[in-house]
Amino acid sequence: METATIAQQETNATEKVTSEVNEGVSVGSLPDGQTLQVVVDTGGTGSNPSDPQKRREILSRRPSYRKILNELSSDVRAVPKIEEEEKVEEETLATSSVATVMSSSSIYQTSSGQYIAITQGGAIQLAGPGGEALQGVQALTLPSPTTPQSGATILQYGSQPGDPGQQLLLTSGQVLVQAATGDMPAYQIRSPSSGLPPGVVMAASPGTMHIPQQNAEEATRKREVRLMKNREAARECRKKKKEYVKCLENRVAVLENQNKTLIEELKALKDIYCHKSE
DNA sequence: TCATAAAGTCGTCAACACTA
DNA sequence: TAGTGTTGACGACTTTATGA
Repeated sequence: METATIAQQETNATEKVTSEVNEGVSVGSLPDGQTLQVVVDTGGTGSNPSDPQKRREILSRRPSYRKILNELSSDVRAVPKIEEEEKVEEETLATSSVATVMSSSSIYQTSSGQYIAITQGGAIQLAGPGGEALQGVQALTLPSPTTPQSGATILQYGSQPGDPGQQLLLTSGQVLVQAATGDMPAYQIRSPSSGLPPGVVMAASPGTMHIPQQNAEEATRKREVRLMKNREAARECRKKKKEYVKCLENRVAVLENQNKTLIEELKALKDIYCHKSE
């Protein structure tokens, strides 16, 4: 298949390595001793075990892309390690959103790990679990006399940059609570007098629900958190996989160049040797 | 311009790896 | 050992390419 894309080639290669590992031809090894296996498609159907146990045995898991890429990057300076990249990102965040949080007077954490910071000036800032500011959310503080209460804040949010979206008016002391996660996140406005300890915001107030309902909601909430985390993890994993493939392609290019140079060098040396012996 | 196939993207599930 | 992270697999959906 000549028109196959890189992604497909990679997927096919992965499938071949995992499903036909027993027939694999070892052609090289990675720095930590892992064997790199390349299987040539001979057109055969290959073994496709229906037994899940057997299949699982064959599907021996590779080390994570992070590990492999870091191994590969250890001798290629041009390619930054993933951890280093993350560190850079963290540092970038530290100079932006986190600095605001540190100077804020109230910090609340939602059940999904997101942070809501209300600054001294009454501005609200939403940040994800990693400290990243939530996309499309911006806060405006209205200290003018038109504001019903001093320190009231308009929270403006939209799904797209530039999207006017909707606005919420928060009076002083009120907090925004994420009540649902997923594709359609929902937020509730609560007052601190609802019995919640400062700095911690729970999704539901105790004693307001029957126990089974509470358990069901707790289970639902846990599931939503899990799904949200997994969604994010899948995104991250795919990103790493792309980087990994890109890194391998770079490596191939470098090695091909080296190979070419060495062949030319050998040829030149042979010429010199032949001339001398004549 | 439309229909179709191929490729790409995303969310979810499940299984394994890792860690406290 | 429970909780959490990672990643292959799968299906649904979207985007792109191509031929009629």
